[in-house]
Amino acid sequence: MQSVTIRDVAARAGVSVATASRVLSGHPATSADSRRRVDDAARELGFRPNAQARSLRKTRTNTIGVLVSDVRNPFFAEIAHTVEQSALATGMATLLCNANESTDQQDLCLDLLVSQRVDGMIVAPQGDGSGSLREVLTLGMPVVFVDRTIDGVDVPSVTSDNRTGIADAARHLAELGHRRVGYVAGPQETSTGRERLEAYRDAVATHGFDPDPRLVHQGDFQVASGVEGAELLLGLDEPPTAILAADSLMTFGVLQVCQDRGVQIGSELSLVGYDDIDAFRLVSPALTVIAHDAARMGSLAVEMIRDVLADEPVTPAVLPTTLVVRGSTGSPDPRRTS
Amino acid sequence: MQSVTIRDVAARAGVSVATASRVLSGHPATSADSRRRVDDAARELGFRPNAQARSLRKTRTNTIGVLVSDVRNPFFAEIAHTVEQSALATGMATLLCNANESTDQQDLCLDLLVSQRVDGMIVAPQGDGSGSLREVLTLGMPVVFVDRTIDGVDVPSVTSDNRTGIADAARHLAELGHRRVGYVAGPQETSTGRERLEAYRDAVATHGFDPDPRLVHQGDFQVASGVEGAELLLGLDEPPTAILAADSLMTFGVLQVCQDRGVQIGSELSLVGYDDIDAFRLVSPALTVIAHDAARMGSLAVEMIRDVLADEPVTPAVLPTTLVVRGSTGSPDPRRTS
DNA sequence: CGATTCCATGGAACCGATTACACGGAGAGT
DNA sequence: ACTCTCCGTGTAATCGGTTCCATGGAATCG
Repeated sequence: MQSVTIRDVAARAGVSVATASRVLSGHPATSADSRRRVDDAARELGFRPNAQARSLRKTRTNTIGVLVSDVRNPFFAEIAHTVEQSALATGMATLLCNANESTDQQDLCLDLLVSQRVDGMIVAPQGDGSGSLREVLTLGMPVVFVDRTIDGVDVPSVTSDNRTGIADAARHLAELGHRRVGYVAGPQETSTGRERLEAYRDAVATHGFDPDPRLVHQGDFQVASGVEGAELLLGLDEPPTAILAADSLMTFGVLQVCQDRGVQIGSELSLVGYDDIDAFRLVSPALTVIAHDAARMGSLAVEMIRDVLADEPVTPAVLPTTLVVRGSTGSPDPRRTS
Repeated sequence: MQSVTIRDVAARAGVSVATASRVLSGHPATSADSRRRVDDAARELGFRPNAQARSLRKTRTNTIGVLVSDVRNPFFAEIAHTVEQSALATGMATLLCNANESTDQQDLCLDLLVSQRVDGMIVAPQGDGSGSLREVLTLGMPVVFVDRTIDGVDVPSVTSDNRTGIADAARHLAELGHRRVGYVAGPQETSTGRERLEAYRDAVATHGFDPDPRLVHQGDFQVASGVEGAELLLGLDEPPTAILAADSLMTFGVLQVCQDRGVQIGSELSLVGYDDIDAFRLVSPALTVIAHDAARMGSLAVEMIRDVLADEPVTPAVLPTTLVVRGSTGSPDPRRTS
């Protein structure tokens, strides 16, 4: 890993390092002659500028940090992907980190990103805004929240309209005649987990659903907790006629249990998932889902962080959710409705 | 984004920068007194070492680059996830990049990683080893290939036994009585795409499958090409009785078409997918798949790059694949077998 | 023709850490 | 008491770029 430095290039081109630097970074005050010679020398030597050295001197690294809660979650994978592509398109690099739905690991990642001196961050946060997150913000680091927010922390964000999503789904179930609707909740350390649960509780009141507290299982946005929730809900002496799950991985868990137990989705049990993932259209019956646009979220977040970095005003965005009705929801099973 | 530097810390602690540096980086030659004072000062000021400056001086960045071909592909998402977790566990940071199945973007990412002076790279490569990849290697950058390799490029790698995977699947189909087996191939710019296609061709010969060239559709490991392939194969005047798809995204595409056309999988058409993804167990019938262990691959790759960095000998690893037989494969539809 | 402007260029300072080297004081050995 | 070691500390060089400032030559203008 011997490196070619700008000094080597300057020497070969027969100019000073200052001139070499100017040519290589596109400074206008350079002669055609030295431009040619420096470019040639750089190409011949295979010169790669050292980004460390460069960003040590400039204050910008031209890199933004992206902190998602789980790359294996297709929703966040999509966000990560769009963010990277949009950033790349505007010449910025991204540093992708994974909080793994753990506040400790979130802190670790934030520390890493600060050390790397990223110009800004796009974060799907969790927790109460204490720990490293608070430090990062008091440091004056430009941050944009994506998908999730933190109460009392004033940071531009692009989120989706969780309440309406759940409300639409609940109304849909109510119209089909459901009264006992199970809910697999997301972690209450996240704004999305909280908002969706509140919306569910509102719906319970609005539509006169059975308020049995055993119908709510507290999950953590991962597959295993969906499995757990489904086991508990289906194991009740009077199981729900419909289940609503608060994210895609937990929906996977519920599906898995239904398949193992041979529960017929759509007829025996109605199921509404969150996030519209390819796979949900392929199971049969296809899943009714609350869809939101991850790609749009990602690209909006990049625009937003660019505006923040350019000191331009930003307005938080709340993207709409749509209920996509497919075969997994139907009238309650008459054998089960009491 | 005003920064607290080590000079500020030293001043507050009443010591020189050298002492401060020594304390903060755990150098043994420090007195208990200055240790306490520097630690206190650093904490009070919220000091964050500038990784740029540090790695400019040391030659190591303590960061490895990870270049996968598509984060949205669950297989690579899993690899990215494990790699990040294993690296983090050993105190190394990761820079995750996405080649998006494009050689140009791969070059862009490699350039970025070199500029960032990562200590080493874990790469799922594509192409013929020209372009930036060649430069990176001649630079002496430690590289480990994961999942894919490049012919004639001698780099330690952890891959899976693609040939056996396809061979097992083909034998399974042959035993069920299939003779017209469609194949949706991966891009021939990747070793996995090539190996799997060759293995399919071998199987055609071995089992006496119909060698009709129209049974092979050249895809690119993305959903859309799976859709395309399925449309073409199912549109043949004499469609295949079974289809084998060379990766999970293309398998999704095939599934989608079957669902749209109302083709009954398992009875009307047998389908074997690649990669064992949660979703494939949930479609009905559950998919017969060629499974390989992405998590193991990721953690092995990290071990391997660590060995390379420590100048220890490494032996390439080839992980086994297993055929997981589920409901999507069955005897050929008698109406279709001529 | 002399004065002024403009521009390409080189020298040197600088970003924020690490570290080689020198130094001074304390403790050990004779 | 004198030397030798050892240890903690400070000064300054260094990593590889960028950029301020001064300079000299050419072009422009009155």
